[in-house]
Amino acid sequence: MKDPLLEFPGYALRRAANAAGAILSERLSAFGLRQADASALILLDANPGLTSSRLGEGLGIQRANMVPFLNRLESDGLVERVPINGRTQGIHLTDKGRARLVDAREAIEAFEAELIAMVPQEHRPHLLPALLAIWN
Amino acid sequence: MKDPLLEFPGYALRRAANAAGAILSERLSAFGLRQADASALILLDANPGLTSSRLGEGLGIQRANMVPFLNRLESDGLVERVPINGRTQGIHLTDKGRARLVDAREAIEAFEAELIAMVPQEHRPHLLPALLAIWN
DNA sequence: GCCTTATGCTATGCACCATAGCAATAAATA
DNA sequence: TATTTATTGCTATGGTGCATAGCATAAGGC
Repeated sequence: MKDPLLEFPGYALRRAANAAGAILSERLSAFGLRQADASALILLDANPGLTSSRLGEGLGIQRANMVPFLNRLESDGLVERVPINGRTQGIHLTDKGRARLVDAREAIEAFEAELIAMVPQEHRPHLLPALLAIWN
Repeated sequence: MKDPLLEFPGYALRRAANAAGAILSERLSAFGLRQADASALILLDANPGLTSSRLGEGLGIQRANMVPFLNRLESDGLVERVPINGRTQGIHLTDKGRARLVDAREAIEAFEAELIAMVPQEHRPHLLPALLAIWN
C-alpha cells in the first residue's frame, strides 16, 4: 500500500507521539499514574507550593480541567492543597507523592532512554531541540 | 518556574505534537475536515478502492471506529462504499472528495512548510527520520 | 470604597480511542 | 462437498483528554 503520509513531518509527529505515549502510559499504569499525573509530580517536586493556575500553565492544562485533575491526585494522597490566602492555594507533594515520584521517575527515565535508542545515532542530538522549537 | 520536563524528549514530543495538531486542525476546519479525514482522503487518493479494514490499518484506526468515521465521510459526500463481494467493500473518493482534497492538500503542505520552518536549520533534515524511527 | 482582575470551581459537550460482542460471508480444511 | 475457521463490517458502550461558558469569592489597583 502506498503511503504518502510518510512524507509529512506533521503526520509523523502525531503518530510518533501516539506510539511513544502508548508505551509510557502502559509503564506508568503500573504505579497508578497517567502521563499528566507524572508530569505534575515532577513539576511540583521542582516547584513546591505552585498554584493550581501556574501548575496548569506549566502543564498546558486549563484551569477548569485542573479541578478534577487535582481532586484525583489529592484523593490518591499524592498531593495536598495548602491555602495561601482566601482565594489562592499552593499545591504540595505529600510524602506519599514524593515516594511515588521516585518510582515513576525511574520508569520515565528508562522509557526516555529507550525512546532515544530508537532513533538512529546521527539524528539523536537533533530530536529534542527540534521538538522544543516546534512546541514554542 | 523551573521546568525539568524540558529535558524529556518524550514530553517534548507530546507537547510538540499537540501544538502542531492544534494549528493543523484549525486550518483544516476551514474545509470542514479533521486531521483523520484529510489523512484518509490522501490515503484513498493514492490507493483507490481500499478496504475499510486496510484503510484503518494505514491510519491507525480500529475497525470498530472506522464505521462512524466512514459514515461521516460518506454522508458528507466525500467517499463512497462500493461492494466487492458479499462482505467486503472498497472505499473510493467521489469527485467531491477529490476536489476537497485539492484544497486540503494545499493547506496541509503550507502547514508542513511552516512546521519545518519552525525548527532551526541544522536540525531540519533529522526531524522526519527521527520521528519515523520512533513511530515504527 | 469601588472597580477590575485573578482564582478556583461547576456544568457540559466534543473528539478520539478502546473493548466486547455479533451476524454474515468468504476461505480453508477434512 | 460439508464443516470449520477467519475475516469483515458493524453495534454498543465507556474512558480520557480537552474546550467553552459561566459563576462566586477574594485580592489588588484606582
